[in-house]
Amino acid sequence: MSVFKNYLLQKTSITEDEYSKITENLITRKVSKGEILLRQDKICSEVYFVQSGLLRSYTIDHAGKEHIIQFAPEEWWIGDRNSFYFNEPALFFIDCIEDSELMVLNHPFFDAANLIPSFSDFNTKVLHNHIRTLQIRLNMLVAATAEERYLDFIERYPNLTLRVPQWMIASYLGITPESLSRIRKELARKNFKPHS
Amino acid sequence: MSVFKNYLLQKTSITEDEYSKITENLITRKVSKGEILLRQDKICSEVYFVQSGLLRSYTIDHAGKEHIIQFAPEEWWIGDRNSFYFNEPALFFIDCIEDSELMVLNHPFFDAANLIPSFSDFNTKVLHNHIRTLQIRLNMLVAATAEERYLDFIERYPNLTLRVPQWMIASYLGITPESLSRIRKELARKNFKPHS
DNA sequence: CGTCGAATTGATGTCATTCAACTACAGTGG
DNA sequence: CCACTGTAGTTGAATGACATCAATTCGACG
Repeated sequence: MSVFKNYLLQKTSITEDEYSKITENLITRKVSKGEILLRQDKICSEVYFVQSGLLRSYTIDHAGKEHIIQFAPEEWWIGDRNSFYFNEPALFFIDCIEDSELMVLNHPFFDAANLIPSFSDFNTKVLHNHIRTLQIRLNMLVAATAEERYLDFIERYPNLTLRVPQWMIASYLGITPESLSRIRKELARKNFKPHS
Repeated sequence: MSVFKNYLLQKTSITEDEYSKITENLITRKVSKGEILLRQDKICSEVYFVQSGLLRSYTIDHAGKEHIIQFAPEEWWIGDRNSFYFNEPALFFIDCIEDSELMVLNHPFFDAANLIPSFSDFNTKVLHNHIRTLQIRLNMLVAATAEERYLDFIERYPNLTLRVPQWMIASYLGITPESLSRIRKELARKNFKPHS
């Protein structure tokens, strides 16, 4: 049974029959490290559910610097919902940090699936979850120092702390790799132990 | 006709009959400048549609400093969607910048209204709009300088620039009032003219 | 082993903050 | 009508947090 099927049956009241019906044209895609799935300013025509591996979304500013928006490990959704829904230029890139297997969800899928109330309700829940994630991230960025954001990150995503290179964490936190290195050094000096 | 009714009839395919049915128990609320409508850590049990006036949402950090998240003038929605939907503690405060008149939307309203497909579809659109707003804000915060964020603000919300005190704009931009004052001075020196 | 990117460290620079003083102005009460 | 008060905004000087640049060191992998 696919990770996606297992996920849906567990999280929603969708039946096996309904699942078969809405997913009959669904495809999975294997992508390898470094592969780009969406480019800024292009239309996002697919939303991905990560079955295994790790993806990220990021913007590139006018100075050419990357700023990581989100990480998407197993059982996470990733895609530019804005671009997908409104057919507008994407606000960020999506690429692949580890070799991954994705469930590829396109408009025909959502059109069919949303006819099933239990899926439609679940999708609304996913959207609210997304709003929460963005809101929390926003709050952290405006109200917390770099050190606080780092501590929040390793608490909120302990598994990512191990899988993601430090310079990407720095990019996610909105600081340079050098600054993150110094913050970690300072935390070590203060006798801080992660995961204890 | 209320601003809300006008707005819905214009933006959706809801009929007059449907409108009457779903809004029969709906109330408007007049609130005055300074009134607090939602407190951080409380459950948000109402979403507001602003018929007239101006609201804001903001967090208070551990140092006691305010950080404005959003402004909501006429025909905008405001509320902690996360708290409302998941019954979780609110991530921010909401209060009143100008005397305002609000349409107060609670759970019974949404439960009834979402039975009408054209409303439910519209609500999904509103959620996507909210996601877009948050995403753009996030991108600006991580990828743009204070000056760029200010220029973006006055372009994106020209009417707010006039109605909102400067220290609130600074708070929205994530800087101090002093810094914004200096940025404006510098822009004036560079012969920058707003709204020209 | 040699190479290349990641991470650390040091020296220095920059942008925004902080704190404080001062101006401008609106609202209040004598 | 004028002092009194409080808030917004501006300006200056000192400070602080993080960035930048450059030089090593570390570690994975061919």
